[in-house]
Amino acid sequence: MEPQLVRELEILHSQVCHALGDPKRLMILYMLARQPQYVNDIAAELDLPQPTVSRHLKILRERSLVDATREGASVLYSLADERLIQALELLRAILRDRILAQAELVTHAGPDADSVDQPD
Amino acid sequence: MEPQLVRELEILHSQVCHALGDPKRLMILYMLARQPQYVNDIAAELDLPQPTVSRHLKILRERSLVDATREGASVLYSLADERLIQALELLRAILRDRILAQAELVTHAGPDADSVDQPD
DNA sequence: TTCACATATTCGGATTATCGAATACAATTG
DNA sequence: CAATTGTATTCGATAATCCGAATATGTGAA
Repeated sequence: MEPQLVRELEILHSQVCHALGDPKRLMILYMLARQPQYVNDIAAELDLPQPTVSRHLKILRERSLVDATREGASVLYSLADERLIQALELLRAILRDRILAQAELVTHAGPDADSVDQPD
Repeated sequence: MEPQLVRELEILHSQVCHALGDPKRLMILYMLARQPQYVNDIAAELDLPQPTVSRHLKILRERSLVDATREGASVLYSLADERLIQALELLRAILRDRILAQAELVTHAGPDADSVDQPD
């Protein structure tokens, strides 16, 4: 593999993918995709302590995945790039199809004596 | 935020996004996007110990992001869903535009006495 | 300046991820 | 069966991540 692509993927990971590696950050991004929000509103909506939200926002901000604009004493955060949500929607579609495919397997093959079928 | 979407994003994270949270896994996925590969070939190409590659492949396999088919003593791995690369390409585009925008800032504003400009 | 509110940061501590080395397992050959 | 090749797993140590609590910073109003 070309060292050039290797380096680029390392940057892609540290600058973008790594930021998606936390469920709370995913939720924050989805919230901001709907409309810009203030820190306290995000914290209230997701039922998280404000410092936790600020820490996650910092990580997203440092990678330019969200924009922050001060409005008086508050700071309004917004999604920096719509394509971020497009990418996440692609991943959601993959997940959905995967779950559907597994459900088909169960439906068509049917539970038999050998395959245990206990939920969780 | 609806508990339903919250739950779905948690699954999206644990099943997909989390798997993208390692640079070596990104490289493996990009290698497999070009063509299916055997474990040892991946290890050689990325200059990684074989157990390390197997461990990462297991993580990808458990999430159905790659397919594994045994061929004699070898196991051929392939990308399970092209949309995974589509999503990564979207993220790469975001990263590229972000870097370009920052370069523009430097070019147009020009380095001045206040803004230090040391590489790395 | 002092207060009140909104946001950001720091600091342990607990959890989790990753690694290399050694080893175990699987498949083919003789 | 033993030997060889390819792949998978286990193990202990290191390192990274995340959290809550406390605290610091920033802004506007009185």
